[in-house]
Amino acid sequence: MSRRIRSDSSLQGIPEATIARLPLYLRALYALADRDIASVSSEELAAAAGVNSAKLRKDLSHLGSYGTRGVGYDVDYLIYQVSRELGLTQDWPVVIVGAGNLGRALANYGGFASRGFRVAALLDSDPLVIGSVIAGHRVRAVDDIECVVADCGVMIGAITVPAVVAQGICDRLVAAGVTSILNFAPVVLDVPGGVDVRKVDLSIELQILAFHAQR
Amino acid sequence: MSRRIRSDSSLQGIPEATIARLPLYLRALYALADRDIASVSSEELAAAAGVNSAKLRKDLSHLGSYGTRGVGYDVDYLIYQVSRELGLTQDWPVVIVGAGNLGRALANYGGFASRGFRVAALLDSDPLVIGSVIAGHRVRAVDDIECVVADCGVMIGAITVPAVVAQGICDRLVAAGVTSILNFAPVVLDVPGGVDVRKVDLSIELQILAFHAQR
DNA sequence: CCGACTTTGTGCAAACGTTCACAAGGGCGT
DNA sequence: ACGCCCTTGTGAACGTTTGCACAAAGTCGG
Repeated sequence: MSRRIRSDSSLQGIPEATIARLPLYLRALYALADRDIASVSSEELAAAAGVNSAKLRKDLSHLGSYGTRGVGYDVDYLIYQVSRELGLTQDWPVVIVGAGNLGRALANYGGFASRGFRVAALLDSDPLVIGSVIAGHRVRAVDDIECVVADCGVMIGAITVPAVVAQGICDRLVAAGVTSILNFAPVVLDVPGGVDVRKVDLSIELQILAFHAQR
Repeated sequence: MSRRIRSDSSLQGIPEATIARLPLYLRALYALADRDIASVSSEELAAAAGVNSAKLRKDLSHLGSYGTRGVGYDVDYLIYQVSRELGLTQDWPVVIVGAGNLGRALANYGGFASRGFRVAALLDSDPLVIGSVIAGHRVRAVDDIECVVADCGVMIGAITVPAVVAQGICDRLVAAGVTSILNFAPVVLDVPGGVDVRKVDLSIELQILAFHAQR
C-alpha cells in the first residue's frame, strides 16, 4: 500500500460525479483565496460549495491526501492540485462555431478566459457576420474549421449553431481532430468513440423547473 | 393494484434522473411527429434520444402504461402524456433578470417560446439598456421585479446577472414569489426550502471537458 | 514530552440508478 | 378462434453514489 508509480488518481479513475464537482470546489477555493484566507476546513469549503462535508472529503481523497488532520486544507495548494487534476494548468484553445446570440455570449463570457480557456476562433456561416469583430475576435468563415483546429491545436469546440446544421459541424470538428465538444444545439450529437460531448440545453432546464414548479 | 385515486406518477414521485430525461424524449417525439410518424418502438425512440431502450421503458413506465405491447408507443399520445407530466400543458411566464449577452441570448432563444415558456419581462439595472427593445421586449428596470412577478404570476426566474449581485437578485425573486430559478451566475445561491434552483455554468462544463481531453 | 482536541481520510451500509433478461400481453395472419 | 411473433413493462442483479461514524493522525498548550 505504500509503493506507487503515480498518484492514486492516475491509477484508478476518479468517479464522474466527483469530476463534476471539482470545478465547484475550485470556484469556492478561488473565492477564499481572493479574501486572503490561507486555510480552510472541509466543513467550511463544503458549505461554500453547497455540498455535504463528507462528500467533499471523499471527493478530495480521490486526488490524494492533500489535507492536514486537525487543521484543514491549504487553499493555494489545493487550488493547484485540483487545477492540475482537471488539466487547467495548461492553456486550452477553444473554437466557437456559430456567432449568434449564444456564441457571442460565450465569447464575451468572463469565466471563459479566467481558467485557462481561450477563444481560438469564432466562426460563422453568415457573410454579413464574417469579418465583424466580437469580443476582440474577428469572425472567420465556418469553412476555416479545419485549418483553425489544425493551426491552433484546438481540442475543444463549442457548437452554438441552429439544430439542423449541428451534426454537420460536429462531424467536421471531429474529423479535424476535436475530441471534446460543448453542444448548445438541441439535438443528440452522434460521435465516434473517444469523443466526449457535453450538452447545455436551456429548454431542458426550463422544463425540469416547470415540473417542480407545477408540483 | 387496480383502484387508484390518481396516476402512478402522482402517488409516488418520479425519480429525478427520469425527470431530467423526459424533455429529451419529448424533443425526439416532436421530431418524429414532424416527420408524420404515428407510432414508435422503445428501441427507435431510445436511439433518437441517445439512451438505452431499457432505461427509456423504465422511465416511461413511471408515468403509466402508455405503450402497446407488440406495437410500441403512439407518438401524439405520448407527447401529450409527457407534456402533461412535465407541466407543459400550461403557459409559463418567465422573468429574465440581466439583459447582458446571456440574457439577450435567452430572450432570443427559439426553444424558449416553443414549449409553453414565454418571456414575461426582461430586466436590467443599466440605465442605458433600460427602455431598449430586445427580442420584442422593452427592457424594464430591475426595481420592477416585484410588480412584474406579482402582475404576471411569474413562478420561474432566470438570473443572468454578474456573480456579485446574483444572490441579491435571487433574494428579491424569492421574496416576490418565484419558486424556480435558473441560475447562470457562477455562484452557489442560498435559497429557502421549497425553492428549486438549477444552475447552468459554462465554465464548469468546459472544465469537465478539459479533464477528459487531458485524459 | 504528553495528553487533549480537532479534523482528515475511509470502511461500511443504505439509497439510488442502470442494465439484463424474460414473462405478460396485445396484434395479426390463417 | 388460435397460435405465432413482436414489444412492452418489470423483477432481479449489478454498479455507482451518498452519508454515517469513527479510527488515524496531526496541532497545540502546558
